[in-house]
Amino acid sequence: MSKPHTKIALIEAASRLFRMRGYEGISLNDILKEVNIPKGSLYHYFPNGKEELAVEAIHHTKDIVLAWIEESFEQIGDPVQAVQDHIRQLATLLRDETEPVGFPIGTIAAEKHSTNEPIRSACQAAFEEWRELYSTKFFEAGYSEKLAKDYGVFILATIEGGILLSLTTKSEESLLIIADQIPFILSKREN
Amino acid sequence: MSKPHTKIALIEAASRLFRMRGYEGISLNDILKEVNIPKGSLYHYFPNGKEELAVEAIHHTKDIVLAWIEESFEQIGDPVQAVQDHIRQLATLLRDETEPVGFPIGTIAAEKHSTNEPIRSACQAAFEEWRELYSTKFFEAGYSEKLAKDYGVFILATIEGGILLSLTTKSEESLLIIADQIPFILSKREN
DNA sequence: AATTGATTAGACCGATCAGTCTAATATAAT
DNA sequence: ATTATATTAGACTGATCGGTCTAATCAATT
Repeated sequence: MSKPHTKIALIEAASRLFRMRGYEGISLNDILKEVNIPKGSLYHYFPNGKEELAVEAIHHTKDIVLAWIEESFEQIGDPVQAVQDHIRQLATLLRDETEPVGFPIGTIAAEKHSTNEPIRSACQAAFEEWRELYSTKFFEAGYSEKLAKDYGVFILATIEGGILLSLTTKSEESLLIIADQIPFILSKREN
Repeated sequence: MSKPHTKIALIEAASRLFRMRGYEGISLNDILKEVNIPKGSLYHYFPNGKEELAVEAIHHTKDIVLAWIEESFEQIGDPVQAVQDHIRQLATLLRDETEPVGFPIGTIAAEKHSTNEPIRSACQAAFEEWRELYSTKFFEAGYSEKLAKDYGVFILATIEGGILLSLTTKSEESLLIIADQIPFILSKREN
């Protein structure tokens, strides 16, 4: 029946490569070489070429990160501590060899937000899902709806920026400092 | 004597274009067309080509942003309010037509941190100078040295992430939410 | 005026890009 | 077995990339 193993392999490779070097930094040949597949197959599964593959890769990356955030919240009840733990994990996983985190959606979002609407939209959807997960967890823990939403945005922004700083400085320090600050910052006030 | 007006124009155009579309998203011809200058002039002033121009453009962008942050701190004494004001200004200037802020250093940093050391290093220097300015202002306002440093990192990360979110969602909302949160977050504690 | 170096000018180069095309081959359905 | 469809295969294309090169021209000095 369905053995689109090739398609899945392409999406996974694209997800990983785009995460590390962005959209313009990775060529279709880079991806094909990684999966050892001819160009005909790529255009068979993705008739719209690089853009279509990128959109699916972004969805895939979004799902990976979403499940990974979920995991932190499931293992640690308190959402503040869960976020803190999650950032610390991120710091150590940034340069992981098997499944490097890279800048999950950030590089592509930064590159293409103004020039490729389908990609921008896919990145926006990813950010919104992540933010919504944070917000939901804070709301469930008793934070007001407004505060839960705002904290979601704040956490997401801080993490994205922290990743960028850590990658650029080649050091975990920025993310670890941010993790340390988290409990002082996410207080359960009302406004 | 010295009339490298051409060189300055190249740096300014490169700074603006790289800010908007990143390193790989802008070709040398894009820059030359913008300044209306032949390729020979570019390679006369920048023998090492695109990379060298990019490094100088990053320095230029760094200086612009640095002066602009300074301005906020000079106009508003309280550093917390200065940061808040500065983020709100940023929100409105993001898509400015004459001097668009774009993602000042972020896109290039995200793209090239792992593949081009001179560019990565220039981006790191920019981030560090901005962070140091924030930290200095907080320290001068009576925050402990450690807290001032950590707040500098935190503010910088949050702003970078906030820009990315606002650009991707094509909305000022993320940055404005972050600005609203700032006064609750930057308390003058000791640790 | 002559000389010299700085700058402008843009044609040109090889490499690489995303994407196209045709044919071969594998797989499934009848 | 035959047909039809899905998939593989990779040579090829036109465009564009960063970068090179040589010649023309401008500006300053003598």
